[in-house]
Amino acid sequence: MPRTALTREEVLEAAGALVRQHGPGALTMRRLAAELGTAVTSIYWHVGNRESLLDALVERTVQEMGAIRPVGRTPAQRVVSVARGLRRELRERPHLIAMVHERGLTERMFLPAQQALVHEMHAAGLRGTRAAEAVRAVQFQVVGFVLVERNRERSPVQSPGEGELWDDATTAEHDPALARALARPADPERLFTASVRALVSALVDT
Amino acid sequence: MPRTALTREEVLEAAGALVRQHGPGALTMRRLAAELGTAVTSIYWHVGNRESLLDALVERTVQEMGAIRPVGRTPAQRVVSVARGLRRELRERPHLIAMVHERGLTERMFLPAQQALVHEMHAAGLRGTRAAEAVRAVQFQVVGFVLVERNRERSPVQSPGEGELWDDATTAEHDPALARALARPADPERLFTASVRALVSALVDT
DNA sequence: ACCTGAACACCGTTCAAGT
DNA sequence: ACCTGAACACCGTTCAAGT
Repeated sequence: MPRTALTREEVLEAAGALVRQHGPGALTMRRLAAELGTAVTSIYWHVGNRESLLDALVERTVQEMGAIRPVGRTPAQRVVSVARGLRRELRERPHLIAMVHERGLTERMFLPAQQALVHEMHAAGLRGTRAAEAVRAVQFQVVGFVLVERNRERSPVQSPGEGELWDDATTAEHDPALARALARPADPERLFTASVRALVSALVDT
Repeated sequence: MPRTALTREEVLEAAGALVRQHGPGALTMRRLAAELGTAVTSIYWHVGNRESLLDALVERTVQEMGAIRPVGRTPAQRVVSVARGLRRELRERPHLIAMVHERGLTERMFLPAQQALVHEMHAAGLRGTRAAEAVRAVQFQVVGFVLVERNRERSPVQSPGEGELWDDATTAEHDPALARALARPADPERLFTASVRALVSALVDT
């Protein structure tokens, strides 16, 4: 006999929890059924199959990624603030970055931010294709950065790593400060802000 | 009775072909065995297991990614040329980008390019942490760009896509050229060069 | 040293049968 | 309308047994 009636919402909830905690690999239909206390096949009635279950989860969180409010005095500052806000939002949902990315929904997720960026580029005096290119440059940079960053976090130790390479004496003699800097792990926060700022300044005031 | 003696090299070869043609998902131990005309378990004797087989494949191609020769008159031009060369190399091995990325070997793969970039930053007069930051900014931008680009190619149609969004009349009235530009798919070649150039110019001459 | 088939513990999915 | 267990066709991996 069934427990209290199973709903689609309930399935999505449990699946979401599984993904958030242990990643999409942990979401097997059998494990999900066990979690819910139902037969595996009941899930199929509610969500179709595993693939569309994941689709639904991704869809849901893309919509959760709400509006971005730019802050700062100059357009350049506000663009940087949008980029930073976006990065933070993406980083709060690590497993979902990957899933959204895999499903090619990055664009969709980016639409509100894109509109904000267009507004700022206009305020900075850019129009037409120039403005469009600037918006996309920032967009690519942010998403790309977060992807690379995530990747680095997932695999913290590399061998031979940058450290070992830049330890060698010849380079150190030429520029010991650089050798030390590259031997240290990158400071993503700092690097991100610096990169975006550099890109934006080049795009905006020319 | 066994066919001609199976070698580790032979296994890697067949596995590599499978991955290049149909992606890592197509590389199942059973299919690989069928391709080689051996028992599934023979493969285990030569390569351990599926995971280390993939590791070996990735390792191999990371090493294939040879030296980069910068071209151009100014350091900035040469940095851009390194970035473009890197992008091309990455794009020639689409499935491997993903695998290298998943395994966190992006750093390793980047070492030769990193050294080239350091050289150019020095030539441009940057030292120490400034130079290190500039190198990493370029590095992140290239890898990030290629990841985003790959993603876009894999899922060409999005709905609602950028096109539909930027079709609406209000935006078009304000800046029809921009609306048209964003409604078109991005031209990655152009966008990439423009972005790198913008970033580099901001990093180098300040 | 190298290869084998059988077996184990997993998958996602389908389907006829229940209520 | 919703749930069920049995069954199918897949996985990766282990292992004892062969040569």
